[in-house]
This record gives sequence, C-alpha cells and structure tokens, in this order.
Amino acid sequence: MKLHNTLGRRTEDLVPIEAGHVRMYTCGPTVYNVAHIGNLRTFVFEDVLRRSLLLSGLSVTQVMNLTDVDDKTIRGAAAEGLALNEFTEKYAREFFRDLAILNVQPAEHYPRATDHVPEMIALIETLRERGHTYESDGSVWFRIATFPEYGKLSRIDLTAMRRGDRVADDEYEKEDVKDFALWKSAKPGEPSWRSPFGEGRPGWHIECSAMSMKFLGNRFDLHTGAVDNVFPHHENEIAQSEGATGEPFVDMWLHSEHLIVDGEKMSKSKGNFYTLADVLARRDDPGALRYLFLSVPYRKKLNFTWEGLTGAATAVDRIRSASARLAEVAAAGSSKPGAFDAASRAKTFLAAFRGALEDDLNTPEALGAVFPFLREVNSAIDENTLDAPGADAAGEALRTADQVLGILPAEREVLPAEIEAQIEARTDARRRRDFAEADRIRRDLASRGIVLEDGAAGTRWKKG
RNA sequence: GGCGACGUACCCAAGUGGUUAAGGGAGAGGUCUGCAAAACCUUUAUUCGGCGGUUCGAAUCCGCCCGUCGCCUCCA
Repeated sequence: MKLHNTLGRRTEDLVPIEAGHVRMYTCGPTVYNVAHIGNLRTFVFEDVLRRSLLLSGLSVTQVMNLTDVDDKTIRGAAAEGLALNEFTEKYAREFFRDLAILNVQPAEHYPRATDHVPEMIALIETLRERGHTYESDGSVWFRIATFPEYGKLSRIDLTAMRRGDRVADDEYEKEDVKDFALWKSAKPGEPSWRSPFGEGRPGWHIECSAMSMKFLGNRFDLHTGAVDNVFPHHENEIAQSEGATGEPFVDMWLHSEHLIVDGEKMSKSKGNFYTLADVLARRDDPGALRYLFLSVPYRKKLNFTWEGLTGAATAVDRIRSASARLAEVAAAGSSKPGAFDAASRAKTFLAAFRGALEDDLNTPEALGAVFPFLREVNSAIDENTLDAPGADAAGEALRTADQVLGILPAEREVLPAEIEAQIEARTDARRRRDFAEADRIRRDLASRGIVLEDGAAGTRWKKG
C-alpha cells in the first residue's frame, strides 16, 4: 500500500510499525452543528482508507475524536441555553447517524475531549517539565521557539510571520504570534476544569495529542484530516507530542482536499451550503453521494454539482443491477458449462481494483476497472454463456470490491406481500396480453418507488 | 508578499517518457422488448490551457506565459 505522506510530500510505502497492524488516528468533528457534505467527504475518505487497508489484509485500530469543548461548542450551547454536554450530545448523535447512512464503518474508539481532560493536563505537565511552556494570566502556552522542527509538516516559514494587528487584539497574552494555547484560563460562565495551572479548559490541539497517544501509543502509523488541518492543528500536534515524548509521533500524515460546490467554496451566505439531509431530499440514495466522493481522488478538490450527483446515481444503479442479475443467474443453478470464464475474469478485475487502491487510494481508477468487468459479465448473461458457478464467482468479486465501495445493499430486501401480489397480477395480465392493465400496475408501482423490469427470466424490481 | 495545487472530450475523470489517450455521466443511432426499462452494440479528443525547449520519442520532464484555486487567521 502506497500513500502520499504530507510529511515529506512524497508517496511512499506504508510499513506498519507493528507488522500487519495499522494504527490510525482520524481527526473527527467538532460537535457544534450538523456536518456539511464537505465534512462528510473527509469522513468517507477516511472510511475508504480504513476499508482499503482491511482489503489489503491488514488489521486496523482506528481512533476518531469528538471535540466537545471549544469556543464554538461553548458559544453554541450558550446560544441555545443548553448545558454543554446536552448541546454536544445532540450533534454527536447527528454525526453518527450521518456516518451510518453513508455506510461508514465504525472506528474502534470515539473518545470525547471532555472525558480526557486529566490526560491532557498530564501531557501539559510533561511539556512544562521539559521546558516547552510558559504561563500568563492562568493560561499555558507552547513556546514554539523550543521546538526547532516546528514547521516540518506544513513547511511554513516562521521568519515570514510577523506580529500582526490581530495579535494585539487577542484576549490572551502570548510572547510570539505562533505560540498556541495548551490551556486556557477560565472565563466567567464557561465550563472549566481544575488543574495545576488553575481553573480552565484545554486548548484544541492538545486533545488530539493526548487522546491519540492514549489509544495508539507515543508513535503510530497514520494520522489523517482535511487539508486545512495541516496548519496549524497538525503542526501543533507534532510539536506537543514530540516535545513531550522526545520520540517521532506519526509516520504518515494524510490529508484530503476540500469539496467545493459549483466551483465555489461552500458557504451559508452563498446558499450553496449542503448537509446530508439536503442531498437526500433531492436524491434519496446515500450510495450516490458515496460514489460521487469516490469518483475523485481524495487529494483533488471535488466540485459538487447536482448533475454530478445524478450521474453518480446512474452509475451506482448499474453496479447494483449487475449484482442483482448475477445473483439471479447464480441462484438459477444452471450447471451447463458456460463459455465465459467468469472466474478468471473476476480475478483480473479484482487485481486491477486492488492495485488501484494500493496506489494511494486511486478510487477513480478502481471504479474504472469495475465497468468493463460488468459489461463483459452482462454480455455473457445476455448470450447465455455464463453458468451458475461463474455467476457466483463474478458476484463474489463484486461483493469483495464493495467491501471498499460500500454501495451494494446489505441483503436483498423483501417487498411487502401486497406489492408482490401486484407484480403477480401484472405477470398474469401480461400472459393474457392485457397490456393496458399491466401498464396500469407498472405505473402505479412506479409512483410508489418500485420500478419493474421485464426480462427473459421474469420480472425484476428495484427502487427508483 | 511567502508557500502550494491544478488546467485531459459537453460534464466528471484515469493516465506522470514509448502499443489505437482508461472508465463513468450526458447526447445520437441501433439490437432486444407488446410497450417500457434494463442489458448489449456503434458513435462523440490525430489530441491533453498556450508558446518554446530537452529527447529517437512528451499529456507525461524543463522554462516562460495565460487561467482557476487553496493555505499563511476559526474552518473538513
């Protein structure tokens, strides 16, 4: 598995610290509002990473944090007159619901910042002992001058930074513009915790250092997020973690690019700010959005358009239809030896599919391997040269690919008996050549979201 | 100002030195079908933003130019 490491800006082989096992930390949400589709792109990227690692035969321990105390959550809770934890729980539930809808596999751990304040305090104390901090007005700051490697991830040039006007207006006192808060002194009416440095709350960056090292050890394999995390968040995490342990923190840093809408940055004022619910209201198929995400490499900007979503939905339907068709052929149990060597074709397909993913998660190329395979399989079915074992092998390959794609239905849905009866009645009508009645039933079911397709083997239905 | 990314058909997009430039969507024509849908077949880039250069050979490497965008400040 080759991955592009932001640290060094090179694509390199993943060599797990512990053979066969990958430990990864994926920066999670700040639970202060409903996720937008840009956030979701990042979470789907991390899901594809996880699933690709698993497909490659590696085991994975994934940690995703929930930031449930920071300026935004405190402000939001105050605005809604809720206790901080009531406020954040609401959005945490929304977050997990979105992930489930998008068929994102759960991580092993979802630590919340407020459950790990003692760990953060301990880490700050270590940094203090090692001379990386200073305090003023009850706040604790990381002194960047004590960490010479600062900037190695983002390649930021500190000498170019100047003390600007913004800093003069800052409510806190710090020595240098780039120094950042490890601990913020309590303000009236805000949640706070007791600490050796006084009442206060943790800074944002320290939570990820403390929680990642708690669950994954001082050094682990992968750390991911979206590009905007490179600076300052991840740069600061490195400074804190390596400053505290004196060891390398993370081997490979992966960052996904942003999603834009109609060529522009998503923003509420432009009216192009979409949540999952907005997308599903327009196209009730989470798989379509997932597919759309996968059709662009994670390191390229993704331009979301409704036209693109519609196209993705069509493509997803093709894959699902082919899968359903294969299941039918496999179930029909024809043992007549087929001329089409599905088993060997399935093998070459999967090799190409896997190869693409192992090349820095090249999902567009992986998808490019799917369709020629489907076309050949469909042709073989049309020409009656695919036998049941072959259909089984092809279907199995498709399900293997779907371990990463995540767009096939978990199992065949069963229709309500009443609808089944309608389909039966229509088959009868067609036998009687009462096409008016047959078309009436088909239209009726279509209006209820059930699309019928007549084939040689009978009538098949799908949701439309 | 500093750092960086990108520009391949109507749209999305793979391809980063060498067969006819993947694949998907959309459009057009056709086969099949009671009709439809699905599926399949055919079709849509002598060309990869522009101009130079390196090379036997470049979409792929180098330079310049044009254009789009990001980060440097909370932001996935």
